[in-house]
Amino acid sequence: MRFVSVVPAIRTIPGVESFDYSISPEGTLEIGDLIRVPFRNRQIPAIVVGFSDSSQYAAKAKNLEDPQILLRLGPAVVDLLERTSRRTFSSHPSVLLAWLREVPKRFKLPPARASNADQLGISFAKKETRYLADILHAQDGLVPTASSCNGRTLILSAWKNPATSLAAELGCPVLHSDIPAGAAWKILVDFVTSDAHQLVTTKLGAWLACFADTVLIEEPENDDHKQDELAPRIDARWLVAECAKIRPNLSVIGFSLTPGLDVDTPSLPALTPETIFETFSRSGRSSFDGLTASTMNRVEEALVEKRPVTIIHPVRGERARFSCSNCGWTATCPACGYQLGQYGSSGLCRKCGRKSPLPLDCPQCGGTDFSRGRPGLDRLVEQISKMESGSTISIINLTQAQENRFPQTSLVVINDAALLAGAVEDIRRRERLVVAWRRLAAKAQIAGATLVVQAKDEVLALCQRTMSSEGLEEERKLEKNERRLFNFPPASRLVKMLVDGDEHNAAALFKHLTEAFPQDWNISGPFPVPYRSSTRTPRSIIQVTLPLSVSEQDLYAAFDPYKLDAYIDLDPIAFFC
DNA sequence: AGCACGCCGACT
DNA sequence: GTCGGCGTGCTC
Repeated sequence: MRFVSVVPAIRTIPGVESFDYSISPEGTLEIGDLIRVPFRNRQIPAIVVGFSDSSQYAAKAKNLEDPQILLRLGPAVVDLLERTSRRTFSSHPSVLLAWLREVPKRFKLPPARASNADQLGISFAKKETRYLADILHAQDGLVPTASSCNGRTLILSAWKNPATSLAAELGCPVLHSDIPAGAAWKILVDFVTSDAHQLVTTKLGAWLACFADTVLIEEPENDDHKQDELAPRIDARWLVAECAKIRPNLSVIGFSLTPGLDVDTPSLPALTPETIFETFSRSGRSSFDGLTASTMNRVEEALVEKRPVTIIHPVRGERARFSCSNCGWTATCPACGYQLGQYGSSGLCRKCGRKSPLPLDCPQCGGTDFSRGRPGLDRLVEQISKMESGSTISIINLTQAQENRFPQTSLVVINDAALLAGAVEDIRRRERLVVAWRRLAAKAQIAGATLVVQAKDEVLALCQRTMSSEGLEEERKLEKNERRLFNFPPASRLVKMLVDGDEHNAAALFKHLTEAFPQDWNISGPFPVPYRSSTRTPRSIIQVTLPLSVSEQDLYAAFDPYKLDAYIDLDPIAFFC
C-alpha cells in the first residue's frame, strides 16, 4: 500500500497539518504537485508534501484514483510553506489557503510545470537595497531595472493602486486581492510557467518569489508589506528573504526612500521639493476650516497661475469628533465605546464602523454647539465649493494621497502633517511620520510640485530636518537611541501574543510564561484591547521582550507550545496595540 | 413529517 | 477552524 501526504487549502487549527490518501504505486505524483483531493463531500485543492508505505490513518485514507494535477509547483514551495507555518505559528493548510485563496472549479489549462532558472547554475544573485529619491524612475530605479532584468521578475508593491499603475507602465499583469479568482489563477499560472515574464503583486503574491529569478521590492521600509490581520500574519518582505535562503540564485533588490532603523546604510537620499512650512496659529486662520490665511493666499495664487491644486485633508467626514464646545462631552459608540466621528448628520464609529444617531443638544449641559471636534474633509469640500474656481481644487484623503501621483507643477497642501502617520499612539509614531512625510515630499519633488506643509512648529521642524541626509541621519540616531533606552526593536526583539477570551485566560497564560521563559526575557501584560465591538470576545495582549542574541530556532521552540492559546507575532509592526 | 437550531466530534 | 450528523423541540 502506498500513501501520499497532502496539505489541503483549508483553514485548520495548528496541529492539523496534513492528510493521507492511498495511491497506486505506479502513480506519477511528485512533491509540490497541486492536486484536488476528496475532503468530506467536496473536492479541494491540496499540495503533495510526502510519500510513505504506511500511514497511521490507513483505515480512513480515501483512495486517489488518477489524481488530476492542477500545477506542478515543485519542492521549493513546500519548503517555504513549512518555514512560513513555523514562523507564523499557523497550520500548513491555513498558510496554503492564504496563498492560493480560491482555485477556480473549472479552468481549461493543461497541467503545467512551474519552473525557475535555478538549474542553470547562475550564481551572481544580487541582494541589495538602493536608496533613491525617485525610487521608480531614477537611473537605477525600479522601472529601468525591471525592464533590464532577464528571466522572470516579481515586483512587490505595498498597495493596490500603485501596483496597478506600475503594472500598466511596465505592460505586465498585476495581482492583488481585488482580482477575481479565475483571472488571478490564470495570472499565477502564466507567471510560473513562462520563461520571461514580469508580474506586479501586492503582499498576497509574495510566495511567487519561489518562481522568480529576480524580486524587486518597492519601499521595503513600508509596513504595508505585512498582512497584519489575525492569521496567518505574513510579512511579504520576510517571505522573499526566506525564499532567497532556499534559492541562493534569487536576486532581491529593494528600492527605498527612507531606510528602516534596523539597516545601516551609507547613503540617505536628500529630498528637495519646493516647500513652504506653515505653522498653525490663532491669528493666521482663514475662513476655511483648518487652512491658514497664508496657505489660502498660496492656493489663490496657484489658481490664478492655472496650476492644479490638491489639498490633502486627513480627517474624514464632517468632523473628527462630535464634541460639545461648552462642556467637552463627546459622543461615543454605544457598541464599543470608541469616539464617534460625524459623517453627514449621523455618527460613525471610527473603530467598529457602526452608525448611530447624534443628539441635537448636549446630553450633559444642553449646549448646541458641537464645533469642538476637528473639521473633516466633507466640511472643507463644502466650504471650498462655495469659493470662486473652487471646483478646480481637488481635496483628497490620506489614502488617496498615498496612492496617487500628484499633477505636474501643482500646488499640494497638507493640512496637519502630524496626521500623516495615522492616529495611533505608539513608540513607532515618529518613525512612521518620517517615512510618510518623506514619501509625500518625494512625490512632490517628482511632480515638480510646490508643497505647503501645515503643522505645529515641532512637527514642521521634524519634516524640515528629515529632508536632508544629515538631518535624517541625526533623526535615526535619536530614534535608535530611544529604542535602546526603552528596550524596543530594533534594540531588542519584541514578540506580541494576542489572547482571546476573558482576562483570567490571559492572566493564566501570563503567569505560565513568567515561569517557563528565561529570566532575562521581559514579559509584560496582559493588556486588554480597549475597544472591541460588542459581538466579539474580549482580547488581551502579552508582550515578550527578549535579547537579539536568541536564535530563530530557540525562538520557535519557546513559543510553539502556545500557538493554540494565542496568536503569536514574531515581528509585530505595531508595538503597543 | 418537516424544519431550524445547537452541540460535539471528526476531517485523511 | 469548519463541517455535518444527530438530538431536541417546535410547527404544519
